[in-house]
Amino acid sequence: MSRPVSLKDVARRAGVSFQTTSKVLNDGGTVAPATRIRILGAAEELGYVPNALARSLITRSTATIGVVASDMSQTLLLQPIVGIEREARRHGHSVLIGSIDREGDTSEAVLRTLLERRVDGIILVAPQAEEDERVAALLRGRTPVVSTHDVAGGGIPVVHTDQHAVGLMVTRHLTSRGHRRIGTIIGARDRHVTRQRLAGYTQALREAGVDPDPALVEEGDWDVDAAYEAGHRLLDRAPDITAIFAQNDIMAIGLLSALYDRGLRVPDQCAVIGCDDIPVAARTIPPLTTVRIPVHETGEVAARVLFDLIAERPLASPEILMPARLVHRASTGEPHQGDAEEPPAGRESPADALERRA
Amino acid sequence: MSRPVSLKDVARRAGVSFQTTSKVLNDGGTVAPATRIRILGAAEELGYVPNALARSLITRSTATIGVVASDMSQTLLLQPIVGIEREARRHGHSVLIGSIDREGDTSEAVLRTLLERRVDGIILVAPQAEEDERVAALLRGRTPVVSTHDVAGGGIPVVHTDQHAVGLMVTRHLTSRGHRRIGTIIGARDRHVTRQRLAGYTQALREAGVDPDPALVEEGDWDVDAAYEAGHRLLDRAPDITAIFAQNDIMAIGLLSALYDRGLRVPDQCAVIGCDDIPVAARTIPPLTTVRIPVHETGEVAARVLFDLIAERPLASPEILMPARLVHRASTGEPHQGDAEEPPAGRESPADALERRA
DNA sequence: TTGCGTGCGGCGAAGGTTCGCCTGGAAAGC
DNA sequence: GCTTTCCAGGCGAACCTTCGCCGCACGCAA
Repeated sequence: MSRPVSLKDVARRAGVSFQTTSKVLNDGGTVAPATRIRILGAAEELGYVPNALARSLITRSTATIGVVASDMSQTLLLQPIVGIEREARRHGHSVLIGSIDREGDTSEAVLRTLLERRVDGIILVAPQAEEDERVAALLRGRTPVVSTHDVAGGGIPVVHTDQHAVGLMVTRHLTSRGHRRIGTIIGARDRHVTRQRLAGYTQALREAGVDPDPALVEEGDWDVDAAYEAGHRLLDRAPDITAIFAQNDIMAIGLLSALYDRGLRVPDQCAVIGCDDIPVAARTIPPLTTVRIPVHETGEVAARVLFDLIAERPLASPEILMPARLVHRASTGEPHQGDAEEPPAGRESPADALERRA
Repeated sequence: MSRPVSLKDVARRAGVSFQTTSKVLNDGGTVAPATRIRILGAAEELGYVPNALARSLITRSTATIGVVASDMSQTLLLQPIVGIEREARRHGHSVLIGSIDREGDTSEAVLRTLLERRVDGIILVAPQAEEDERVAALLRGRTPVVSTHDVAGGGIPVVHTDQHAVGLMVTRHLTSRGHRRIGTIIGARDRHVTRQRLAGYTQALREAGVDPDPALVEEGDWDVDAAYEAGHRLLDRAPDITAIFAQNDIMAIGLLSALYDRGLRVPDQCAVIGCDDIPVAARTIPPLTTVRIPVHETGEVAARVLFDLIAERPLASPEILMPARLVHRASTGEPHQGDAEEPPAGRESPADALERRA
């Protein structure tokens, strides 16, 4: 492939200086209409594509934001990126992905490549890095950053959902329906989400006068098969369980399968509740009660905050909580009649409280 | 934010010319050990981060590949990107995303921004653009390109799965089990995948001596709810159906739900088969027979081909077919005993044929 | 002492832009 | 007829690198 055509090539063709060409192509100063069309014509003929690298070098802006992703294989972690991309596009920015995969680089290395490419800002979608102190250190003062998860050391604006409230909301839904022996299948132990949802679960049990029983907690590692096994273990150990909270919908699906294989009817013999409200949750058998986590929106809002930071607009708050809301379906029995998607009416639900708070 | 530290800043600190500094930092020519460590020390102290823009300007390589994505909200279209990112990372490259969303830009605009940023190559993951002749035109001769879908005009290497063979494989599985009235819920009409899988379905029916009946085809638009409705319409219209082929697993899940709501047992009263083999397919009720489409691998291979193109290595073939294979589970009855994941033994299955062919 | 090889480091140029300033000339004002 | 104004377009510099070449000084052999 030959050298791409440059401003100078266009200028030569049009018989003007390359600076004048630049003026025309970026609608700068005053240029005679005749030369203007001559230049535009030349650019068209040659198929000129401006070199964003050279431009960025001088303008100090790349119109690109970096995203640090971890665990791209997990669908749910990919969703915020979709929102980020959408919002970035609205602002005329592109998205550069750097991921910390299992086999992959350290978060440090990923951040370095993003910084080297002089992205205008960075969004962290990497729970894997939430314990890593070097991340915040490397970023400090270099470039605007927003995270969708906790970051060690703090000082970085965060956009996320109050996961403790989610655990609370879910478990209260079960206790308020009379359940006392409530099992839970949790995600990966080292994640804050896992611990916070679990803490919410524990607190809700205590509120209902139930003593949390460690025997009712099983690990499902966010995985459908692991959750299937976890469900069996849980029911082998505690056959008196009447409800199970799976920390995400994928695991809830594995759990439904396990219950089906054991011949237990949902919700009559065991209620099931999930988390996230993935699209298929509405059509599982039976349809899954769950909590809608606004993942796309989290990405969009994070990007919006980042652009505020980039434009040096003052931030309303260093932490934005995205609203979560309970979606009541058949897997916990008697959906509210009429619209099954509404949270139960009556006294204020935790969902309402959270929604208002965000 | 102040100006980031440059090579010159480091050089000044170390008391050498910036060119010498460059030599040290890129292990170039001969530099005295003493000055070398002095320079490295200065770089460390100042927190120097090289400017990839300036480097790329001169080396004519950005170590970045562009991905044109459409419909990022569809999980399945996101999966190849994960594979691409992984492979790119192995080659020390980053991934720049440009997406053509519903509300979004034209494919032309997206390609332009990627070209302006001087990506080393481009991968198209955009079935939305498969009819767009301008895409191939804009790209011609400018930069290495690989696609995971058909591209109008051709001339671009493609890495994908033979979707006609998939439709064939699925439908043969059903006809070979004695089904004659076989419905199908198809994806979006304007996609090649949809048409090809449908063509495979039709051909398999003819092979089995069954006359394809247009009344047995319903549109589900790749969506779980739309497929739920489509399932109902299909069964209202043709209650004698004994099997249904949903063009993806998401729709199959909607369909399973519709069958459940109608009180029809799967597979006894109606067999169901999906497509894609998404993770939850193994744990639906009943577990879903489907075809595994290697989406991650498609992305990885596409990236590999792109790097061949970039390195100007000769391509083995302008079209690479990724193997698909039938995964037999309970939703079509009597899974093969032992390992349910194996294709049925006996005479060569279409899956084997396809696998060998790729 | 002269000559030469070599290790070390400097220098200039180039890559493709943007930006501010300058100049030449024509039109306009007195 | 002279000065002012303004328009069109040119020029130089800067952004931060990489790369090839050159020169200096030192050490060693003749």
